[in-house]
Amino acid sequence: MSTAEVLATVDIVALRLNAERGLELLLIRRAKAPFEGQWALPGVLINGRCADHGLDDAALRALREKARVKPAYMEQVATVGNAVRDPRGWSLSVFYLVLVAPDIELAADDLDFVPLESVRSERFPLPFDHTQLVQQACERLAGKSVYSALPLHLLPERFTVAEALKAFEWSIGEEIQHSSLRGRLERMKAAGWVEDTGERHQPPMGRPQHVLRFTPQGDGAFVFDRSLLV
Amino acid sequence: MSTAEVLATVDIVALRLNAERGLELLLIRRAKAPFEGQWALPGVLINGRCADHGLDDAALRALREKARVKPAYMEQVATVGNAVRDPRGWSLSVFYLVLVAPDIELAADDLDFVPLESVRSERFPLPFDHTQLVQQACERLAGKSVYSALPLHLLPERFTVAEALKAFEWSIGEEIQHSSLRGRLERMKAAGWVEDTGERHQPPMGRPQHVLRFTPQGDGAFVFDRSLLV
DNA sequence: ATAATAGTGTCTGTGAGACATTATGTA
DNA sequence: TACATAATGTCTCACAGACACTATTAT
Repeated sequence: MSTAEVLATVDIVALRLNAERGLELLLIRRAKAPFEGQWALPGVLINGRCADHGLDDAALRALREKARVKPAYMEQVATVGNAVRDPRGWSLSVFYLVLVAPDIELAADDLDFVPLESVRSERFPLPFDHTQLVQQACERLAGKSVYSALPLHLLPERFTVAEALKAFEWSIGEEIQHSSLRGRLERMKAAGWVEDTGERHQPPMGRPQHVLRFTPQGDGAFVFDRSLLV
Repeated sequence: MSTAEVLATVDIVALRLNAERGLELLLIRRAKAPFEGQWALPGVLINGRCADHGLDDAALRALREKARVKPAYMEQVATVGNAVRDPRGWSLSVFYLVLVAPDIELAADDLDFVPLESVRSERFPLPFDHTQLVQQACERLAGKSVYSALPLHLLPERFTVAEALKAFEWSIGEEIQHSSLRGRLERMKAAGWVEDTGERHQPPMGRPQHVLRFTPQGDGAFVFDRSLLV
């Protein structure tokens, strides 16, 4: 026993939807070594001296104290650990996928959203193995988006079908049939997850859009029994 | 920095299929405090002094050195961490779901397979929060079994449809239509995951059964595009 | 022959894919 | 008017559910 301990962190892969540019990743400028001054995933150390009641609490603390954003959805993705990912030695990271609403304000200039694609393509390199964590989190999002309504958590409470379509397509990385999405939204209406507000929104051109409201019933996403894009 | 460390383990939820009694859970009698002498999940401590290249390696080490069984399938489920799960203080467990073939030999008398139901119903209590870990691992198995061929990893390489049916039903916890399973096996044949050996197996009564061979193509389970039991 | 079990076939319903058609706004 | 976009409808196909029916063995 005695010193059989290891350095552990909780790291956050927080994504936001930008209607034109696609998904964006929240980064924070590191205040301390290692990699001081570089942009990296927000995260916190976990150890007995913090008041976290559990890992989800630690993730919420990271969101509150570091990222300073409110999560619309949060899910533990996985844990990685090895001797080389942190220069300080054997370390371990429990990382979370977090979706935030598109209209959030960033509270400080050590925080920024960058295009997700620039990170995934490694044009924007991240320290540690953070690029891989982002990759895994995105795979989780894409995987779940074909059989659940997870991308709706990227939208404001009131949304249009066109916005939902974009959320799904950016999450999955492929175009999908709008009629399939409409069918799914109809089934969500029947289950009380989505309702038609009756309002209309007028785009620059064309027929006005119905404005829907998304009301998640409990944690987790609405699950369908089939997959898109088979 | 300095002592910002935490106690971390990798724990294994290893399941085996017993044709009559259903799923069984592998337990080990703890050699050291805390809970010395009690039956618990096999696991190992992780820290910089062990030669693990990563968490999956640590899990394989736990299987090799503690459980002494060969995994047919292995998957990280999640990580739990809090101040109360271990009497030594704030601790963290990365736990894995492992499926092993039914013809396993146990190498020592500090190892045993117990009925999974007795653990899930808490008639067989486990130390730490191991009962909850088992619960979560089983939910993962059940969840994936409705849209993948995961339960086939509980079978020997050569198997019959009747055996596969039992593997699915025990994994999911409900009866399923054998004709649905046959359809899925046909599609796996087309994909090269299953082949008909041409052999027959004669049950005590009735028509002889076709003997199939399961040949996983890479890690992970074969995935279908629909769910059973909708 | 009878029982038991394996394997096949039939019918229905759901929902995704693809695409045509209609509806309703702006310029 | 033309054009753009939203919303609806139609047709096909794949596959799960349910269950009937046929096939092949032991007793």
